[in-house]
Amino acid sequence: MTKIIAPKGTKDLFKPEILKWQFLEARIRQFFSRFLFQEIRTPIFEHSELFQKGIGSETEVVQKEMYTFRDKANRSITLRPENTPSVVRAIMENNLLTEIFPVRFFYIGPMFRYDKPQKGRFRQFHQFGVEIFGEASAEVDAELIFSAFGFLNEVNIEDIEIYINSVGCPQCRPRFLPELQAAAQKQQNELCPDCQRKISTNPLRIFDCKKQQCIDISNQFPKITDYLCQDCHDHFQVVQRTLSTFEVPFISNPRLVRGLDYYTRTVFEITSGQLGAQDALLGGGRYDHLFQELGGKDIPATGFAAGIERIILHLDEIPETKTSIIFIAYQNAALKTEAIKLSAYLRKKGLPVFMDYNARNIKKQFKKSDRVGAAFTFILGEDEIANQSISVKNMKTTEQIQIKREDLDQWLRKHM
RNA sequence: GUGAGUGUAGCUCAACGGUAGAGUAUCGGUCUGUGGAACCGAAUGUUGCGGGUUCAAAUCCCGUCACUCACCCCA
Repeated sequence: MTKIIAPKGTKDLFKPEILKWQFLEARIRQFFSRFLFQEIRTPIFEHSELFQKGIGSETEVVQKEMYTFRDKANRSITLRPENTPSVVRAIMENNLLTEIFPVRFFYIGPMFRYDKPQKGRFRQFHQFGVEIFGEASAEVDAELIFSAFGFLNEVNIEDIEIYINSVGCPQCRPRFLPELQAAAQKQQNELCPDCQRKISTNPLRIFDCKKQQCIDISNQFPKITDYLCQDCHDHFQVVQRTLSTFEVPFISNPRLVRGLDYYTRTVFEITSGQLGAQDALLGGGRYDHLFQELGGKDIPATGFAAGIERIILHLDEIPETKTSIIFIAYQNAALKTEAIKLSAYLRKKGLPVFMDYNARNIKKQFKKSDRVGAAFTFILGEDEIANQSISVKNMKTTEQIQIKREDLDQWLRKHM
């Protein structure tokens, strides 16, 4: 019989790692509420069709990385590889555009992609993200980037770079793609096999290739920013101007393209040099036609998603917040019942209490008290029982006093 | 999906082809009303798994699985 271990690309979280997660999650809720974001939670799994239509059936994510299976009624179900299509679906399904205003949501939760794990990449990984609906103006895109930048600063992540670009819209992108394809076709033989394949399937992604040879060649290719229609051009200008007003440092990079099909106009990415190969901390952009794509009205939208594991890699150790624990020690087995009664009394008062039911002697109990980091050890011995009192030892100062049982509440009010 | 590196006690790691060990953690004792320290002692392993070479394999070879990193993709 072989040992059962966690599936590849998943992991268990506990102290001290979990402290970082708790810290980060608390900060996310706190920080984004300043921008009037509300939390939304959508199902972990959806009908596969949602992601095929939403993300794009030609994307790598949909083609190779989805956890898709048939349920017992033979429905095709997929564990969400990202959250944006689900949020859009939820908004349409629940008519949230008319129910809640402003329509700004954040989410935190697990996502699933069948990828080969490596640093900063897991099969079950976690993202938080925000989505803004019904706001088309360029300033909103800038505000979104400002919030992302501000959040990373808030958790003391500083060694980062912000890249932005515009990928145009259904008006101008179709004019650009043939030009790009034509240019790539001319130098086809010099491109790597992957890029050659991308020429017909997804030419924009040639810009993503990290091979120097391909980078040099594609640097000569036409740039999307030179092909933007007037509206997209103006939009991108305002985004950049507003980012400056927000005092957000950014690099305009015409090579920046994203792996999901739904993006229009503004796209952006924040990367960190500390991460190695998986350097994207966060990425997003505008997706003005996803609603329509999924069968709804035409609602402008913009958002981003951030990799929690990747952010955690940047976080320093979080010191454990100390609660004043009370450890109850008893002199011998006969006094155990008294000790249990005392523990119940204290716990009903909402105090953190610990005791050892199998203790053989006081010494062992003090050792345990020390191990759990107790602030005080309450001692019940024959003497204490006889004169209706409790001995209280301050574990830090080693000071010990005896208090009357009737004075216990007063002592607790003062010290706990 | 492709490639490289690593798999030995709970953890961190040793061991020339020749009896599997140390530190640490755990448990017990010195110490039955007082913790952190010290000292003494105990327990813990199919050396990831399977095969091969050899008188002899943790060690060499092959396969497999797992982990890590990189490609790819992305957060």
